[in-house]
Amino acid sequence: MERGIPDATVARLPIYRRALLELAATDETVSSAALAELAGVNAAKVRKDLSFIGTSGVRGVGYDSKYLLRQINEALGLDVESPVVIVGMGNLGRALAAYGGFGSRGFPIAALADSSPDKIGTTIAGIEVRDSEDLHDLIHDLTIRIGIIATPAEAAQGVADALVAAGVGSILSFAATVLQVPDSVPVRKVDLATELQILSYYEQREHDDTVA
Amino acid sequence: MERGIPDATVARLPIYRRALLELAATDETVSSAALAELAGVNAAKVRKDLSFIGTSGVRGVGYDSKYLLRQINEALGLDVESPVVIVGMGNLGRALAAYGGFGSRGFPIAALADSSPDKIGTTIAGIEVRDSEDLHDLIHDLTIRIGIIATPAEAAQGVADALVAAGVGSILSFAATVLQVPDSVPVRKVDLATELQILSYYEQREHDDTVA
DNA sequence: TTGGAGGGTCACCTTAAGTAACAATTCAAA
DNA sequence: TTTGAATTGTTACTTAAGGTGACCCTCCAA
Repeated sequence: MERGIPDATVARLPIYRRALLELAATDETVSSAALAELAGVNAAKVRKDLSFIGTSGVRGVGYDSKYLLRQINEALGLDVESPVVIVGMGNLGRALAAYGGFGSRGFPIAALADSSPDKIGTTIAGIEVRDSEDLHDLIHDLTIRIGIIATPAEAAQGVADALVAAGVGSILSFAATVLQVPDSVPVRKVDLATELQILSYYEQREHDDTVA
Repeated sequence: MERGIPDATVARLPIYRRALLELAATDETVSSAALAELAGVNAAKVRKDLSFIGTSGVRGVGYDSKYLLRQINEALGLDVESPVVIVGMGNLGRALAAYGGFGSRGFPIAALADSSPDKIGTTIAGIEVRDSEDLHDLIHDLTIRIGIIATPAEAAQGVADALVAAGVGSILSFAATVLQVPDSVPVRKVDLATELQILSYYEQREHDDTVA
């Protein structure tokens, strides 16, 4: 690992980035204190975080907002587009396909796939649904780098295996199951049911706080 | 805090739960080793986690699968239903409303809301879209405990304020912004763009690993 | 009665992350 | 030209949280 940016920092960079997107339009420079305010963190933490992506601030002045924005983009690898494929065209998959947020943020949807003959060949959000069997070719031909899994839990591992075999670089999974993949392929899991269950716990605990 | 289950443990309970849902159908008892295998963690960790919700295992035997499942449900507060409201009927909000996963998992969608006159009064997934202005009454009348924010970032803080004022117990936010809420209201944030950006970083780093 | 299986728990280890403080640097104003 | 206010980069400290393994105790079956 020649570039060890701490996980916690990586997770915060997108937050700074978003703040900068607004600031950069009006403010030439920005201080760590201002960024901290917007991101809801400590100013020292901001400076430390930013030092990991190369120091670009000027003492007594602050950071050049536009330059800092470019720096963050580069650190996150956002200077090139990363086409994605969404596998699984159930309710959630179709929703993600229709959700415009991906393309506009540098992650264009290059392909959709499903295993059901009912769905293969149909068009969703202007894109034809392909057979999951063809994943390997799709990923190669379209140089897809990120696979998004929106299948039921039972099918998820199989899809993950296929994605990895086809050479995808990373995986975002909405399936409610633990995926087994090589260490070289980072996986982020987003499970709505799990999120709600965690909330449920904390909320319930709050109510039990009769006396503390 | 009379009930201090560590955050890391709370986050794993839903995973054990899912594994148990399958196991409980066939296996009378289950060992910590078996659960560990399914959850992709260490057996000692499983035992430690489960000890936080009250010890129910039998040495030399294992855990009674059905009883353990009930125990986890109770710990997470899943023994009662928690109706939710989804605010923001854009692409994502509509998708969440149509996604059947909530109701079947104990989080029925009790209401939908939006601020646009174009959408108020329309029906989505069989539910009428109400005016966001009426949030307070809605939440009271339907005893809604969880608010889901699916609005653009700009509107999110306002909605969060309204939810808190109406007495919602916790919030799940899909908006790409940092929300300011009282400590007593737990918030979980799910930001798809952020997830992809984090993936983008790790994938890019992997590629840079020319020599290490 | 004995041995294997498996849970409960303690104590340690490890490591990561947050925080604060301070020296260095810049700009602007006097 | 000098001074002071602003603001960064970085070090060292503090703190906490979580993971891991080991050991003892219990149970069941042969």
